[in-house]
Amino acid sequence: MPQQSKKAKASKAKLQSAPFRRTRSDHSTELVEDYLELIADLIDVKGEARGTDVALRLGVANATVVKMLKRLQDKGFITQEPYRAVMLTTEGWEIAEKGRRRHAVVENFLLAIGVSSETARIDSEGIEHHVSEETLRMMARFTNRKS
Amino acid sequence: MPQQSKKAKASKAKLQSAPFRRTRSDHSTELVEDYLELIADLIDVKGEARGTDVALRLGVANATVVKMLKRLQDKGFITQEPYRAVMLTTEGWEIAEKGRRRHAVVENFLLAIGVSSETARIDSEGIEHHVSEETLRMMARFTNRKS
DNA sequence: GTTAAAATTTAGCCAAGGCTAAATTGAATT
DNA sequence: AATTCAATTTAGCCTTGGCTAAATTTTAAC
Ligand SMILES: [Mn+2]
Ligand SMILES: [Mn+2]
Ligand SMILES: [Mn+2]
Ligand SMILES: [Mn+2]
Repeated sequence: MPQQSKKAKASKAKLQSAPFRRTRSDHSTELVEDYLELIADLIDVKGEARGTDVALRLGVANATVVKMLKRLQDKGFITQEPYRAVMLTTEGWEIAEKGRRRHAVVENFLLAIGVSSETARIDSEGIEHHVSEETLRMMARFTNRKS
Repeated sequence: MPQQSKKAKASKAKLQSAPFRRTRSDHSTELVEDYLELIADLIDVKGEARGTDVALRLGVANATVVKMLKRLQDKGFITQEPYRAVMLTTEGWEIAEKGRRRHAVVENFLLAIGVSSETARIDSEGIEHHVSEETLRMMARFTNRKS
């Protein structure tokens, strides 16, 4: 006789695998968030976002960006005409803004615990996508205490 | 005449794209680290690591694990015979140990800033791969101060 | 020691994200 | 306005990391 039933084992496995499931889920939305945030920044700073600028800033080939922008258009986050700059839809702006806030909280928090600005800029780019609402609140609280 | 030379533009782009390059690089090593760390844990706790246990804990299909284990074997991180449990090579153990330490620092740090244990367990699984040595040092320092 | 059941592997499919090289389109120059 | 050059897109390739269904092997029951 087994020490645990079939069902008990399955539910335990579900619990134990939760961190990995969340990480995979985070990664599936990460690139979309980074694209939209970056496009928003380009629009704010330069007045427009061209595919080439996006490619340059991400450090990938133009062709890679073209393909991804098609996906973003299919999902309804941007609008674009061939050979023209990209626009964000309302939904695109919302995701970009949410990403910016979260990104800023993480970056400022890293600065607050004593990380250099260069490192904070780099590390926060990856960390931001794996931070839950709860952790984000704790980070914001800590940063405010320290300032 | 342009405001910046071609070369100046290229080097600026390289600097600006550094965070995204780092994130992509982190992601390319992430899964290997998680597999090895998990296999090490299974060996320590259960005495052996079977492919099925790995699949259960990661929350993916058996076939997915079989394929990845072949890659880990090709890279020299594990040894395995068909239908048998997996062993870590010396190099495999080294990577696993390094991952464990880093993972523990991140998780304990999240606890130290007030995050609940469940959330710390989940968030740290993704965050650990994006934390530089510098940030890791600052996290460890903070945790020690608080304990 | 056969046989039935369970565990494991194989085969083959798919989507996401990368790349380079070639074709196309838009912008500038004269 | 024609031509040239730069910017952009298209075409086609690759690797990674998922999946399901079918085949195989091991383990357990009898
Ligand atoms: Mn990011
Ligand atoms: Mn880990
Ligand atoms: Mn991890
Ligand atoms: Mn990540």
